[in-house]
Amino acid sequence: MDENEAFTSKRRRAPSQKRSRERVEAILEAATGLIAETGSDAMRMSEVAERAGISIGSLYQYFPDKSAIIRTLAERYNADGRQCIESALDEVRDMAGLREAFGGLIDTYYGLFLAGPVMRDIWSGMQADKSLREVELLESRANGELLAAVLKRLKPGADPEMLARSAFLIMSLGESTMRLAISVDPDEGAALVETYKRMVLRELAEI
Amino acid sequence: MDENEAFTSKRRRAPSQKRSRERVEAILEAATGLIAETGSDAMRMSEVAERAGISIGSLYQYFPDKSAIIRTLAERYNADGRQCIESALDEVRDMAGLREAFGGLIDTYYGLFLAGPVMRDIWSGMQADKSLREVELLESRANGELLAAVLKRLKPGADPEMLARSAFLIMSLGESTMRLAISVDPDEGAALVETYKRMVLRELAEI
DNA sequence: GTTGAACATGAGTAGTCCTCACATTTGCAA
DNA sequence: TTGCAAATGTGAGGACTACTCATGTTCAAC
Repeated sequence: MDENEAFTSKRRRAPSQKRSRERVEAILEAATGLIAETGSDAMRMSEVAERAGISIGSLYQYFPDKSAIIRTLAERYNADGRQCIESALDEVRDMAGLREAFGGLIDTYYGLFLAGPVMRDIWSGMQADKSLREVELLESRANGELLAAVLKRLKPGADPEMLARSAFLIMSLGESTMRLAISVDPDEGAALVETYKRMVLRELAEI
Repeated sequence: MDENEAFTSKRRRAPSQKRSRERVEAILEAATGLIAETGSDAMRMSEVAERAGISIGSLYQYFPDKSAIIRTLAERYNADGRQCIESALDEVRDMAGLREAFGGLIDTYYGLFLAGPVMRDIWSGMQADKSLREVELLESRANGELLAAVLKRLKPGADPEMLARSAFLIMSLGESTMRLAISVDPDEGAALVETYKRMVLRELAEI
């Protein structure tokens, strides 16, 4: 989850700190704009460099390859999402609270999804890249663990392994649902998210 | 759903029928082999042509681009899957029958998924290509309609639109679950599919 | 002021999908 | 059978893009 992970392996690291941080930000900002405008697939490394005001060569000093830029952005968005899940879940005290919190959580999360063209683009295309798929998998696991922790507290009798699996699947399918929802028209998308929510709430009740 | 759709728009069509059918088959077979060996991403058009025993130029007479080959393969696999769903569902007479049929269906479908390295590869990378995503969406819709038809028969009182949406989501999330399942270790994958099955059966019961 | 290491540069490399001008084959009328 | 136009096959090369590397520049420390 270290954001500098992107260049720990291959690239020169920790240069004259401040300037390099600025440059990394400039790169990410440029990439964000380009992805919002044209999609990550059509984003060209030369354009990123130009918009960030640096040369291609420098660009490759800060990120080892194109997918590292996208991965860094994905990880930032994921961190936002995780925080939103965490804060929604951590004051849950009973099943009724969980139902309410989860319902609100889905809406908030879906809102994040809808709001960010960059997030939408990255998540739609995510399966293309193995390293991005791994990021997504880890994210679902982390989110699943947050949910599982609450469930264990609320259902001390249940098989913990089963709870963990359900929680993981629920979180992972939540993201699948949102990806599906943004690829159909908005009304249907919203209805699908509601359907997912209903399904999960039923599962949570009877788990 | 016309398999020749791939070249109705751009390419010369309906040549001296027999030979061209053989060539199309040779191309698809070559592509299948290469995808199984190296993955669709690493599959090179030059390799496909070579293995099919034709030149690159000819290859492009039969398929307008690389993604058309993959799409054609995906459509074939989808047709298999749909048939399997159709035959599992069409003799369902009551809810108990549906539960049984659906349970078996998921296992069969997951078996198809596990068995074919080509299918696995194509489905993992599917999100990369917009046209493939559309194929997948249409497929989920078709499968959803098969399920919705049964549900309408069994639950004449329920809101048909809601049934349709649930059915669509169930089918779509089924594919998501299987994609997830094949990207973790086999034991966990199987357990996740079971969890999905349990969730859906509960939903079907109380819908 | 000198030096040398960190950093920046962008023309060039490698590797891909796909095209197109030309060669070959095929169907068929004379 | 033969001639010939249309259908089909060919593969070197075009166009494009992620990424590299030899060369130039900056700058901190002495």
